[in-house]
Amino acid sequence: MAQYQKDEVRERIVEAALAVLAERGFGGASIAEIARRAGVATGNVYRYFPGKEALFEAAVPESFVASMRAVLRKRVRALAGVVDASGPPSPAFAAATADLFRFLLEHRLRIVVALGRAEGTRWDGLRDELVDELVTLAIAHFRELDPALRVTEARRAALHAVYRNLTAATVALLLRFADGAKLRAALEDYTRYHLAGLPALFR
Amino acid sequence: MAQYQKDEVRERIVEAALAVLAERGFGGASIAEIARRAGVATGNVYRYFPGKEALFEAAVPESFVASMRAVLRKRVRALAGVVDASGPPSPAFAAATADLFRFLLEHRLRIVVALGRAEGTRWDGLRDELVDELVTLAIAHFRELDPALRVTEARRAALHAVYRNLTAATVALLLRFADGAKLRAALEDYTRYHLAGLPALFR
Amino acid sequence: MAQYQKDEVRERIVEAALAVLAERGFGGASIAEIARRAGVATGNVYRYFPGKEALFEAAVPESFVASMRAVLRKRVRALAGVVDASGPPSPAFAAATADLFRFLLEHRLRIVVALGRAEGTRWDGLRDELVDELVTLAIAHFRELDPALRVTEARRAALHAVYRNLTAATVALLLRFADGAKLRAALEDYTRYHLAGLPALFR
Amino acid sequence: MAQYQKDEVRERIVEAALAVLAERGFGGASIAEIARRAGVATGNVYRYFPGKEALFEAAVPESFVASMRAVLRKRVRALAGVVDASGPPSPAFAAATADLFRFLLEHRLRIVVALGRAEGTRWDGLRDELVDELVTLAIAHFRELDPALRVTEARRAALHAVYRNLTAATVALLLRFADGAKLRAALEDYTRYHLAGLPALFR
DNA sequence: AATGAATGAGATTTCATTCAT
DNA sequence: AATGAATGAAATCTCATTCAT
Repeated sequence: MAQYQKDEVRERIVEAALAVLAERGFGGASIAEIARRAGVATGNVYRYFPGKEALFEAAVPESFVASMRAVLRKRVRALAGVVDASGPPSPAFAAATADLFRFLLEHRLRIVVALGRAEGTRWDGLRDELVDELVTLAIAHFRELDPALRVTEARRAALHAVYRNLTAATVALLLRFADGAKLRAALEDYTRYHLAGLPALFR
Repeated sequence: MAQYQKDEVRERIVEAALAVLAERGFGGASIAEIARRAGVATGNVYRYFPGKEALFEAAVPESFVASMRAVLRKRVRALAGVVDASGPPSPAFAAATADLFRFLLEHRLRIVVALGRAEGTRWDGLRDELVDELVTLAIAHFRELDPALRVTEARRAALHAVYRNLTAATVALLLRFADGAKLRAALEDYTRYHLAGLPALFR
Repeated sequence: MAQYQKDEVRERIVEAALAVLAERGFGGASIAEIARRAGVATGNVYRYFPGKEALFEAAVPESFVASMRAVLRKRVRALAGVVDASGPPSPAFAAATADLFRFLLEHRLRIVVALGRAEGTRWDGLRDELVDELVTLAIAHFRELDPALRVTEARRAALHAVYRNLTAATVALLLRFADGAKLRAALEDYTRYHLAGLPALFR
Repeated sequence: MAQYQKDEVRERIVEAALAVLAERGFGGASIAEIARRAGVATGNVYRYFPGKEALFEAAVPESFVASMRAVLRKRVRALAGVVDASGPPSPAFAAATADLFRFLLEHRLRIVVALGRAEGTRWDGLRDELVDELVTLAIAHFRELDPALRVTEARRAALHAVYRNLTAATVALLLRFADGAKLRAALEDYTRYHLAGLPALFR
């Protein structure tokens, strides 16, 4: 065995990469800075990752994106169930909320990078793709309530902005609050805003 | 004459800079490309602007930011007046809306760059600063309605996200629609969403 | 116009590249050294050539390789006509020889690089390809003299070595002698050796 | 025991080095790949050899070069004896040929590397040095036949090319044919070519 | 004696900025 | 005032060599 634990260094590099990526984005993040923050030499990064892109993919892996997609989808479905009902939150909603929070807190920077700093990477289009899916879910839901609903190009664009902003708000608040309680409070505020606003958009 | 020519070249460079900045952002925009689109030599750019950042500031000048601030402020104030009233839009609201649209259409790219592509410049904070002002306006308004209103750190952050997103939506829709009618329709949808959501946030 | 003549610098860079390539080969030649010898900054090389490979192709262009192929082919055909005849050299032989010498002296380093230092470039296989062609020409010629001629795998390999060495000798002598007279004398010696040896190989 | 193991590891490293050097040349061979093929750690290579160049020298040691020199010298002397005689090969020639073949087959890769892949090492000049010796032998021989023989610079260079090519052909055919019979047939073809050509060069 | 992680110099390439003309 | 060639710093990546264990 060599002088250090390989896995520990790898982990340090990935953590440093996430921090720098969240701050500067992919293009602005330099391997040199990531290495410096991880406390290793520049060249050593290449013992662990074939290149900058591979390092990014290790920091935001496919599997993580799949989980994120699932958690968000579930939550939006649960939210949809809440829009029309004026009663108390359903158990499904509560469960999805709990899942979401656990996920958000566990993967703070990873989510920030995946949804907010992926320009120039393979996840470049991820946010929009995800948002499109949420938009489609939302339209389907409101069409159930009003089968005559017509969705113009402009309205779809507005809806796209709404959901893009939902993710943007999540990213912004994740960056702002490391503290779980405050993060939750802020996200609940934003969620109320969003849920109350949504039906008005379709009016 | 020389003065006239000088101004014309300066103008061409600024226009080219706006186009490239809107497309690629500050980091991705190269002086060479801006010069090429402006039809001048690279070095000549430096006769008009001390550097890349100064060129950015010329493309999005303080005075423009002040105008934008004013237009947005007026509009937000007018919007606020609409939140509680369930009646038809006030004349002030209509006027602010008209002003906003004139402004948006006249300064499309400048707004896109100022609010959406300033990352990596000292104007990076501009958007947040502007948003902070809108947030303060909003809080003042809702405090009038309920003097006992307490605004926690989390709530202020949520509000910040809300207004940041209002600007983000504007930028996104400006990029999406060159057509004034569709732009207006989409912005109206988003505005309804926003206005309906806002009171719920404070609940 | 700028401070220097663009074409002159381009020429200087290509000359420097040829010199370094002839000394170190493609892999061993560094842009920094080429730039230093050309008397320009490293980065300036990239104003003239998109990259190392493009610089190589400018130093040894397609058109040059075509000419070289033509000159060599003609010469080998003329040589073939001399093998069997014991009389004085034919006019065709004299003309091909004159052409060859003019070509060799005019393109000294370019030939050295194309035939001897092309490893890792698009002309990597050029020498062998060219040699294969010469081998085929030689076999055709000797088959005319003796239709029953059989060429085994081993014999073809030996012939390949012979012609590969003919080009290698040319390259070596070009590097050795800048002086035309000595180069000619040495190449004539080698040619006599080659022409006398060739029939013996087929015996 | 430790000594025995040490020697065994050293041997493995040298064998791996020979294989990689023959494939990629000195510049293209990386210590990491040599170590991997030898089944040892990179750093361990440096316990046995001070550096890349020393490893090369161990792979092609002075003593081996001396043997090669002797075998070649003997063979060239024997060949010389055949040039003028038109009779059957002498017993000395047959013996030298047998020795040469045994040597070639036993040291395939080492010869390939020593004579063909030494570029960029201090053995770079080895081949030329060896060739110079062969050239001197040849001149001495032809001077015996014609004491008035004058050897110009150009002629010596041509002769140098001839013998350099003799080694090059050997290397090329060694790489081409692992099969002893074909190797022998091809080398015999080349040898006939060489022996028939040599007197013509001096004419 | 052996490991292989770590280092750091050097390679190619890009681009904001300078400067001779 | 204008040109655009030239500069040089910085980025990504490779690899011979070192060194803590």
